[in-house]
Amino acid sequence: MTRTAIQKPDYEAELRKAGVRITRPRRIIVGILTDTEDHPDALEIFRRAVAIDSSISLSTVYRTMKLLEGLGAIHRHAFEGGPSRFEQAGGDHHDHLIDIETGDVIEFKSDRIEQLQNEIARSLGYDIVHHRLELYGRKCKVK
Amino acid sequence: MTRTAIQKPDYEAELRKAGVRITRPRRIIVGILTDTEDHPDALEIFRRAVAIDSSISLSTVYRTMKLLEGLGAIHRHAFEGGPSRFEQAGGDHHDHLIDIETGDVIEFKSDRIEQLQNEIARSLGYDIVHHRLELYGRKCKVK
DNA sequence: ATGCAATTGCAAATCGTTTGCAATAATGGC
DNA sequence: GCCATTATTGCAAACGATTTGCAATTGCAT
Ligand SMILES: [Mn+2]
Ligand SMILES: [Mn+2]
Ligand SMILES: [Zn+2]
Ligand SMILES: [Zn+2]
Repeated sequence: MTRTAIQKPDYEAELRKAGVRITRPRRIIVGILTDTEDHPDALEIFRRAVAIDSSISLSTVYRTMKLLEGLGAIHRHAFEGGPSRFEQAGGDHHDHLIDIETGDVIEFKSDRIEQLQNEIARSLGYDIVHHRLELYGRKCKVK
Repeated sequence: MTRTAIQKPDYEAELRKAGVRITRPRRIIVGILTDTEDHPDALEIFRRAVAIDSSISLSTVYRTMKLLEGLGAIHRHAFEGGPSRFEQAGGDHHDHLIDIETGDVIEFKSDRIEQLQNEIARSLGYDIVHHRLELYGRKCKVK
């Protein structure tokens, strides 16, 4: 779900198209986002960025995440408790199961649920703009 | 969903059972919770409480919400953007549709979705401890 | 290369929420 | 009912995540 060759986004092109400058901090941050398997938070992105260029500031990470979110290039998730976590947009839609023991995030997708959501909203007189489905659970012994 | 005669919780009994003192602030706050139709946040509960007893503090509202949440007497919702909002527990489980224009919260329930969630978690080797399903939408013209 | 606006790093501000502490009030035993 | 013991309170100060003002730096169009 996270990794599929075709949909790997060209952030630089997206930035250029948005008419913003392609700076060194931005290049580094989108680089990190591009080859990230997980759902890192701002601080984690900052850590990885500093490892590449120690002059990058946390403010810039936050500003860049907000910029990319505005462009629709990344998604922000506010999982229970912790800070916002991010992932690149462009993949197909999916929802998340969070392991409450480890914090691991597992992606899943259910067309059936998506469809039911639409039916429910519709029956209430609404169009869904976006939604959030998060399952919090722990590994069970019986498979 | 919110209002059904039988399940109106007796907070005072719950507090007593938990072995905590039944104080004036707590009595006022649970009173507010008891006859509340909506999903107020701490500040709103504080406002309503102050209208009854101006000496109540916001800290006490927060402390009491945390206490009741720990007892399982209320649920905390972290809808997008805003502060935590609360509602009494004890009713039957339901999820929420948030009107992104007005902030209105509409409750709904889908046994089908609940069941699918369980199947998904199970198939991933997990037991669901709790979950969060929020639809964000706007009123649509065609009904 | 030059100039100007966009972007940065830094520190300080913000927001919702939590916490330390001394004062107050609820409860159980008399 | 009255006390003593503690839990609870109000207040102000701390908190963690995120945002912002500002002066210094940088990208990029000319
Ligand atoms: Mn994901
Ligand atoms: Mn509800
Ligand atoms: Zn979904
Ligand atoms: Zn549900």
